Amino acid sequence: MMPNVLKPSKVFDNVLDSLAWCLTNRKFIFSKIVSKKHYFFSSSFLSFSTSPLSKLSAIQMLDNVTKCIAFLQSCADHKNLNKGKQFHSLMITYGFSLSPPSITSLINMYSKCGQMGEAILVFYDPCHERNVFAYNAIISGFVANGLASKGFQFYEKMRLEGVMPDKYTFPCVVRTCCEVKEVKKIHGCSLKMGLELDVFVGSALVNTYLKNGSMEDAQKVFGELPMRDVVLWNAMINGYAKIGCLDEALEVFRRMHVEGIAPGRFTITGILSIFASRGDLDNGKTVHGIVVKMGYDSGVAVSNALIDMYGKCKHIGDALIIFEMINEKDIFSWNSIISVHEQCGDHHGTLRLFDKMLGSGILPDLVTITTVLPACSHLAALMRGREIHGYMIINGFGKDDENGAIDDLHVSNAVMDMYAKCGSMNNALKIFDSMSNKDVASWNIMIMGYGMHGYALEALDMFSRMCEAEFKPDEVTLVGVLSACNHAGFVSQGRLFFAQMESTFGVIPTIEHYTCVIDMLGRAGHLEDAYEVAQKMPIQANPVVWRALLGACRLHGNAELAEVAARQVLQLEPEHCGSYVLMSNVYGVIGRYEEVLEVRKTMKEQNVKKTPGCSWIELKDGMHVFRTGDRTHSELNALTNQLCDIGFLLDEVLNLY
DNA sequence: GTAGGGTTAG
Repeated sequence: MMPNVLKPSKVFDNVLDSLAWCLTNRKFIFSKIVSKKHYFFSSSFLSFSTSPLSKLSAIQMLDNVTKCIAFLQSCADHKNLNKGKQFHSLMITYGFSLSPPSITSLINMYSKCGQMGEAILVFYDPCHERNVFAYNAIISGFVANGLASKGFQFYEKMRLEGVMPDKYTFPCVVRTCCEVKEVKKIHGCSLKMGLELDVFVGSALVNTYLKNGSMEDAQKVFGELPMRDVVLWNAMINGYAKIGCLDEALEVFRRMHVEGIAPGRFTITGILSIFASRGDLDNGKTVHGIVVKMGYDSGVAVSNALIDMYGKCKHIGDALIIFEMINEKDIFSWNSIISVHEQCGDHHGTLRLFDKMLGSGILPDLVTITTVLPACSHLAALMRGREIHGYMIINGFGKDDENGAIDDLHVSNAVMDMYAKCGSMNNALKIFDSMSNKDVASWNIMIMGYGMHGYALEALDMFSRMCEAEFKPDEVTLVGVLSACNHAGFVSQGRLFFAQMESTFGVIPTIEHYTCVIDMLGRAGHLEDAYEVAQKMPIQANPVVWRALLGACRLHGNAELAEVAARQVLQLEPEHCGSYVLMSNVYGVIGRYEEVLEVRKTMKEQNVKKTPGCSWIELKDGMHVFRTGDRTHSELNALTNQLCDIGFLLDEVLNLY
């Protein structure tokens, strides 16, 4: 029988696409068509799925409800809305749209294609009664399309209409719960109906209990289930992993292994995410070995999880190899490899890959945007950032009102941060003011941004507005406030904030706060005070603190204290060039040139190389980078001439005074 | 005819 179907008719010979489709869906063809002996149907079905609809093929297709259902299932599986819609209208024309199974399949097809509006229209069609199948299909559609509360509404409606839920209903309804007590209510209903021991209901319960933080309830359900399949084990493992109970997750994995259940692809991705968040390369590699052995390396989701694991373990090269090997890269693949670059600090790489992604025809989503924007922030690449913001506006990213204001908090924060870090505080403020919801991070971004660009008054004003709005400042807020005071030279105010940190704001100072204060005091010339803070602080001073003090000593020409600080830095971080440079500059400022040479000599002996200073500017044609002593820029002469002109101009202006 | 578990960002 089978060879006939695989090599049957003209359809396969003439339409290559049909053949490809047939091969990838062999299982479907065998189970749904061969077993039902619809040989004739198989060929007309394939021609229908690839060519425009003809009246003849429609009549051939529509002589049987089973065929209609099979076709709609296929449209649902392939998310082929056009064919599904065409077929729906044919079903209406030829009177095949009213049988209950057809209704269920139509709702299912529209749900799977993300068209809940159409699904509801079918559901509410007055010509038929709404049975449990139709309810299950519409509830599952809402849940799958991220409209959980709507799904729950339909469950309530179902109960009101007296339609009894069944074992298909509960797994979907459970997923709409956002609190343990809601889960318990549904769990109770399933108990009453004697469905609590169903493994589908059980795994949904385990998943939702864990998601809402009730490990006891999840364990109880898991323990009582008479039959445990791989999906249930995965629900336990991934549920624990998601809430950060990594040890528990691994323990369940171990038990699964002991009980002889083989891990599936879903198990593997979950386990990989655990080793990724731990940065555990050894175990991650072991899992990679298992992946290859089991032949799971052909699956895109497993590859994506491997990319993430290698990336989080800082093995960017291995992540790239896996990425390149994926034949059909999906949005997860791109987002993963982009985030790997961003996490490793390769911001140029992040933007390069983003361009490549756009070129490959995959459209970015909110995750892509929130990964790429920080790269623009780090590089102060305002134009790229604006482009991305523009792209978001045009494509309606994260917005949900007619004014186009972004409604996703994290995304608005990311856009705002990009503008703030790139120095465009006006635009950052526009976003900030347009936000209907703000969190501490939103305020922090504005405070930091103002402080960073020297607008200390605006930063402090933001801070007081934040307190008035009853947001509780956190560590980041106070770093922002202190650094604003630092850059503006508001020493007494800075001291006051620092003194009040614990008592008024409930924030225990970290090394960053101490560094800020020491830097602030030092810059203002209060060198002894700065040194005192560094000595008395309860945390051990790090090289950053000592370098701040060293910098202050250079500024104010205090060689004695500079030597103390330098000794500390050199002890903690002998290979860092900055301290040597600072020290030699200190000697330079106070005219002790022999010591300058001495420090330079030590640097040479210790083989310490100075990292060249680097600055860059982004223009229409791309990024222009300049390093100290670098003469490679293509328009160097023009630039030098321009600089000379500016120099002359300045001299003339100065001469006027 | 309709169900449960996964990978990316902050």
